[in-house]
Amino acid sequence: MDVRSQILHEATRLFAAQGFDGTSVQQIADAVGIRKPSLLYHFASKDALRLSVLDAIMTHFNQVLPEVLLAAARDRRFDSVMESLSSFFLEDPDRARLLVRELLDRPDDMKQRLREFVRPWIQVVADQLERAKGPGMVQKDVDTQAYAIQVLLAVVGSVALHDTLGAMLPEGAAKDDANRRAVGELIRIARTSLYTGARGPQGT
Amino acid sequence: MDVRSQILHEATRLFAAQGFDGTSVQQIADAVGIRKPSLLYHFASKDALRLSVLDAIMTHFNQVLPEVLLAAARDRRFDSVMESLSSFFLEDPDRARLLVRELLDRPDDMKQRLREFVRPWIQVVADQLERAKGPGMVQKDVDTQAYAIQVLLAVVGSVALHDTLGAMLPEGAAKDDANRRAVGELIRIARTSLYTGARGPQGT
DNA sequence: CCTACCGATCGGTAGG
DNA sequence: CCTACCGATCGGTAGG
Repeated sequence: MDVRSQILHEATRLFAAQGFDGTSVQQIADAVGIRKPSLLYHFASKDALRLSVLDAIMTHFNQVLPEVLLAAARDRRFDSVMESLSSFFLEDPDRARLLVRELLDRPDDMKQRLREFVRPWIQVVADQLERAKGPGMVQKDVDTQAYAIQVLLAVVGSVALHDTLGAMLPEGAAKDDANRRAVGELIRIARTSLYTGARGPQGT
Repeated sequence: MDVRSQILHEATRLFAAQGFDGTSVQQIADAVGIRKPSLLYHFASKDALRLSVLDAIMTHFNQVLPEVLLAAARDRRFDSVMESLSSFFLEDPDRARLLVRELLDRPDDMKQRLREFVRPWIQVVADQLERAKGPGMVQKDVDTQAYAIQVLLAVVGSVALHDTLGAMLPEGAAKDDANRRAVGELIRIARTSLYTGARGPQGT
C-alpha cells in the first residue's frame, strides 16, 4: 500500500476515535511511521487531510448506496436493503463515527453535503414509499421523508455507538450478540412501522 | 447567577458545539468575561470542568426521567412519555449533543455511566413491555431491551442532529416544522412497531 | 522523505 | 479574581 493510502487509513481511524481536534498531525505521522513534515508533503494541511478522508467516505458511499437502493426499488426486499445499509457501516464503524462527528463539528458544511449527496436518495425512497400507499401496502400516515431520514439516522447512530450502547444490556451478553440484537430489532422496528398488516410483507 | 454557574453554562454550550478538545479554557473564560486563571480557581482543571458539566446533565436526567417513566408504567400513555423524553432534550439540545460526543470520545467511561444510570431504567421499561405481551398488547417478537435502547438512541440522536438533518428535507421547509416532523414521525415509528393492532392504543 | 526550526496557543502555576 | 509567567505541544515552513 502506498504512503498516501496509509496516511488516509490512519487518519480515518484516529479522527473517528478521537475527533479532528483531538488528533495531532504528529500522532498520524507516528502511526504511519514517517515524520510530520513528510506527512505535510502529501497533504498540504491538516484540514486538507480531513477533507480527503471525508471525500473518500462519501465517494465510497455514493458507489455502494445506489445499487442497494435500486434493489429496494425493484423488488421491495425491505430487509435486504436494511441489511446492506447496516453492513456498509458495520464493515467499518469508523465511517459512521466520522460522519456523526462531522455532523456535530461542522453542521453548516455537512448540510451542504447532505443536500447534495444524500437528499436525492432520501427523495427516491420517499417517492417509492408514497406510491406504495396507493395499493395499501404502506401505512397511510407515514411521513415518508421523515421516515427515511429517521431510519438512516438510526442505522448510522447505532453502528457508531454500538459497542458503547451494549453496556445497557445485561452483563452476560457477548459483544457480537449485542450488535446482532441491535441491528435485528432496528430492522423489525423499521419494517413493522412501515407496512400494513401485522408484520409487513416478510413477516411470518 | 453566580460565576460558577456561568462557567458551567458556557462550558456546556461550547463543549456541545465544538467538542472538549476543540474548546480552550481561554474561550470559556472569554465567554464568561473573566481571566483564564480565575476560571481555574473555580475548577481545578479543564478535565474537572468537563466532569462537572457531565455530572450536571446526568443529575438533571435522573431527576426528570423517573417521573416520566413512572407515568408510562401507570397508564401506558405511550405518546406522552415519548413527548416528555423528546422535550427534555429539545429544551436544550446541547444536552443531547454533549452526550453523543462523550459516547464517541470516552466510550469506556460512558459504558460505566450507562450501566449505572441508564441500564436500570431500560430494564424497568423492558420488563413493563414484556408483561404487556401476556394480554397481547405488545407484539410477541419485540426484543424489549433492544427496543428500549434503540428508541432512546433515536430520540437523543435526532435531537442532537435535528437542524443539520433538516437539510435533507425539501428546500421550503421551516426549521421548526422540520423538528416537529422528525419528532412526530419518530413517535409514530416507535408506537406502531410496539403495539398490536393497526396503530396501537392511541391510534385514530 | 528528512533535520531543524518558527510563532502561536495550549493547560496550568506562582504569588498576590 | 488578577498579572505574569511556565514548559509542552500545536500546525506549518525552510531548505535540502
